Amino acid sequence: MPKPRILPNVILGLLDNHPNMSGRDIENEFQTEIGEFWQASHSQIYPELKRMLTDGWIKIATEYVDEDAKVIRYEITADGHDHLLDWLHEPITAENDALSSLKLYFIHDRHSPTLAKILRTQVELHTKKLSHLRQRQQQLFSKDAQIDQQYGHFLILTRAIEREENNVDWLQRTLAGLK
Amino acid sequence: MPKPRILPNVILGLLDNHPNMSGRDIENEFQTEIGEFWQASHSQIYPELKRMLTDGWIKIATEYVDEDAKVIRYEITADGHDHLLDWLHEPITAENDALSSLKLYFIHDRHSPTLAKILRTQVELHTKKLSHLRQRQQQLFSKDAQIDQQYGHFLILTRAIEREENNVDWLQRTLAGLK
DNA sequence: TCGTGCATGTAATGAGTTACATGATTAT
DNA sequence: ATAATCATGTAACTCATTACATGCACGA
Repeated sequence: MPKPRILPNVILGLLDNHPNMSGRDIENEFQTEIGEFWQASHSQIYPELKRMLTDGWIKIATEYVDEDAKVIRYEITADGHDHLLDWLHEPITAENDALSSLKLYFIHDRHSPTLAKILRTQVELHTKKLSHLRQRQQQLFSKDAQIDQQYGHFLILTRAIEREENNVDWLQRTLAGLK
Repeated sequence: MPKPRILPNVILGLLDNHPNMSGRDIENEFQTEIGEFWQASHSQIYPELKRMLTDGWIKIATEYVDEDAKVIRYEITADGHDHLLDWLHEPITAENDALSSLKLYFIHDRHSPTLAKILRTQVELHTKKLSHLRQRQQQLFSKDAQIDQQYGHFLILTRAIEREENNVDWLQRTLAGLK
């Protein structure tokens, strides 16, 4: 199975929220708003938009054609919307966990069950990861001599543990705050 | 300019610490130790080792050939060691900051000036990033209504800020602890 | 002897980046 | 005028992943 493509889903998410975006608009989103955790260049975006057109996930927003002849504006179709929801509902695993932030970005409603589900799954995954990291630390650095021999490794493992602690803590606080 | 290749540097770092590794050994490192933040498959590793051989950065550890005919063991050359140090000393910028953890992994000495320098640069970069994120939060979510309209976006921005706060805090504590 | 793991390798594919390219508009 | 920006597009190249492939060793 080939790796699942993410770009079309991101574009769908953007068009779902802001109809009548041009390729250029989408490119700009990638550089500002969403650029914090996802990027794409225009040489990816334009061919992707054409593929999505033929797939019927988006269509050209004709009511805006007059305005500026050279600008092509798109809007999401019902098929595209279904596809976006399917993607958002896809189960999150350790492998695709990096997509969680991206998916959250496209959920606007505070009381969305999907949003809560993503956060709960993240708690689960990162709690596991945290305990795995702590176990590694025990195995590798139970003695001071081991720390001195691999100080850099010790540092980044320590950092990873604290990062996950902070992450799990935040997730739980946020989940509690949803209700 | 083509994107700088990282894999050869990682292999050099591994061979610098453990001489006489085979391709398989390197692959295993990528799945266990270092696998937490970097990965590579054997179909990348074997061609890369050959390239590095012809480049003179590594050589075949001949004293181990008898032991097991099919296993090819490598060791780092003086040229390779120079190259590794050059890479470790390369200035860290916002663009290549993701490599910092990887570089730290290969620094074993607690009192290495390079280690301290990487941490100091990270403090600088992440302090900047943190203030940028806080500014974004001000711009986008100064009113409660804005939060309700883009709740997912609000969450991940909040998460990013807390992550960076924790990161900067850890970096400063670690730097203080070095002395 | 049959599956699994070790150890090495190549080939096909796909995704992303950089570079190349054009025409229109807008600012200096 | 001319440089920069908007807006779109294609081509070349690199990188990584998946799949394909071989031979040996070892245990059930």
